[in-house]
Amino acid sequence: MRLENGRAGRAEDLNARARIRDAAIVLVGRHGFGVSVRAIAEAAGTSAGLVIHHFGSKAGLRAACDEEVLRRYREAKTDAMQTGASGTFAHSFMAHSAQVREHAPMVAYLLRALAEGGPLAEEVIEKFALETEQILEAGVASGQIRPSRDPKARARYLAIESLGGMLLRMRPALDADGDLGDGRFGDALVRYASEITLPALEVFTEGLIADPSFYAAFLAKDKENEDTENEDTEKEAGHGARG
Amino acid sequence: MRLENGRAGRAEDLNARARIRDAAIVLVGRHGFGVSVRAIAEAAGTSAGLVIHHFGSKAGLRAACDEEVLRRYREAKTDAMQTGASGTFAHSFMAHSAQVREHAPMVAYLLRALAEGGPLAEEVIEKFALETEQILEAGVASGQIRPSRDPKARARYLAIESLGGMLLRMRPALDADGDLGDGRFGDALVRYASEITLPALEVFTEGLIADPSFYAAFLAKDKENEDTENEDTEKEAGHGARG
DNA sequence: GTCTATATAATGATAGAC
DNA sequence: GTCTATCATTATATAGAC
Repeated sequence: MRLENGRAGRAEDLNARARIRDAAIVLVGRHGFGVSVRAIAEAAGTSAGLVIHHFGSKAGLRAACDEEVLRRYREAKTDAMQTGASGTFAHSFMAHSAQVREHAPMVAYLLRALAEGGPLAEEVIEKFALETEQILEAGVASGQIRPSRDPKARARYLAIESLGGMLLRMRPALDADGDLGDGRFGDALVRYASEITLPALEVFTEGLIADPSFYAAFLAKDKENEDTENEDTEKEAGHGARG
Repeated sequence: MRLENGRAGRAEDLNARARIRDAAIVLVGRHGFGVSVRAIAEAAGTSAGLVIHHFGSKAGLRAACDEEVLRRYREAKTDAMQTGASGTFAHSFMAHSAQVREHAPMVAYLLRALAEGGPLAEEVIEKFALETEQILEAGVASGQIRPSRDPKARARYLAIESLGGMLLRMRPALDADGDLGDGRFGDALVRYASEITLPALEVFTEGLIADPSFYAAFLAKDKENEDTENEDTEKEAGHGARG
C-alpha cells in the first residue's frame, strides 16, 4: 500500500496525495519537521483526515517526502552536471539549485533533514562523499587535483566539511517567519557561496600550513599505531585523543 | 528576577533551580529541545510546576541553559588552552572537552543549539571564527601558517567548515535512545577527530588544487566586480551565481 | 520553595457520513 | 476519495494548599 505510487509517472501526479506531499515539503523546509499535519492539510487545500488517510501517519508522510526529495535531488544533480560545473562542490550545486524555483523547496527540506538527522541525511551525505571522490579522481587523472595518500578519506572529509559548513551557515536563513521567504533563501545561499569561494580557493591552491613537520609527525604516529595494532589485533582500538 | 543568579558563586549552586537547569542541559543534549518540562522535572527530582515557578516558562529555562552552557564553554576553552594545543581547531577542542565528564553535556547541548539555530549558536560561531583568526594570526607571525590575502575571511571560512563538519557528522551520535549514552558520545567525537586529522593535514599542508589558474581566474573576476561596483555604487549588489 | 490538581490548547489519529 | 466531528494524548502553564 505504500510504495506502489511515487515512482509512477509524473503526469497524473497532481492529485490530492501529491499536493499534500508537495505542500509538506515546502512547509517542512520553512518551519521544520515540527510543522503540524493540520497546517500541511490547509496549505494543500484539504483536510487533516485526508492526510492520514493517504499516508497512514505523519511518519508515513515524512517517508514519502524523503523519497520525493531524494528523487528531486537526483534530478537536480543531473541538470546541474549537464549545465556546467555547478555540480562539483556542495555549496555551488546547492546554490545553483536553490535559484531554480522548482528545486528550492528540495534544498530547504534537505537542509532540515541534515540538521535533524535520519535516513535521508545519511543517504545524501554518502552520495556527496562518493560524488566528491569521483570528481577528485577525475581531477587527479587530468592533473588539476593533487593526488592523495588516501583518496577516499580525503573526499569524505571534504564532502562533510563542505556540506556541514553550508548547513551551519544557511540554517538560520531557513526560518521564514517573515511573509514570503520564497526567493530569499536562494539568494542567501548564493551569497554564502560567493563569500567562501575565494578563501576556499586560496587554501586549496596555496595550502594553509607552511610547516610540513606537523603532517609528517602525525603520519609517523599513525604508522606507529598501525604497527602496534597489527601486533595485538584484539585490544580495544584506542586511537587516543591527541592534540 | 532572571539573571541575578547564574553568575553567582558555584558553591551554593546545588539548589533546585540549578538542579533543574543542569538536568535540562543533559536532557536537551540527549533528546533535543523538544524534550518536555515534565521529563526535565522528573530528572531533576522535582515537579513540573516548580520548573515554571523558577524560570517563568520553557523559553525562560532555555535562556538560562544557554547562558550556563556559554559559561561552561568559556571555562572549558580556558582549560583546553592551558592544557595544550587542544584549543586550536573545533574538532580537537570539542573532542577533548567531550571526554571530560564534566564538560560532555555542554558539548552535546552546544551541538543541539547549532543544529537548531538561535542566539547561542550565532554567538558560538562568532567566537570560533574570532578565535581561529587569532590562532592563525599567531601562526603566520611564527611562520607556521601561510599568510592570507584576506585573513578574516579565511578564518571565518575555516571555522564554519570545521564546526559544521563536526555538527553534520556527530549529530546522529547525540540521540541516546539506548540505555546509557554517557561516555559513548565523547568516544564518537574522539573517533571523528582522529578520522579527519590525516586528510585535513594533508590538504592543509600539500594543498588540493594543483592548477593555480582556477584561483587566479576567480581573483581576476573578483577584482573586476569590485571595479564595476566602485563605478555604480548604488546598483543592487549582484555578485552572481557563477560556478 | 515546593507540591498537587487543574485549566487550556494543540497534537496525531479514528470513525463514519457522503 | 474526501469531508466533519471527535477521541485520546500530551504539552505548557496556572492556582492554590502547605
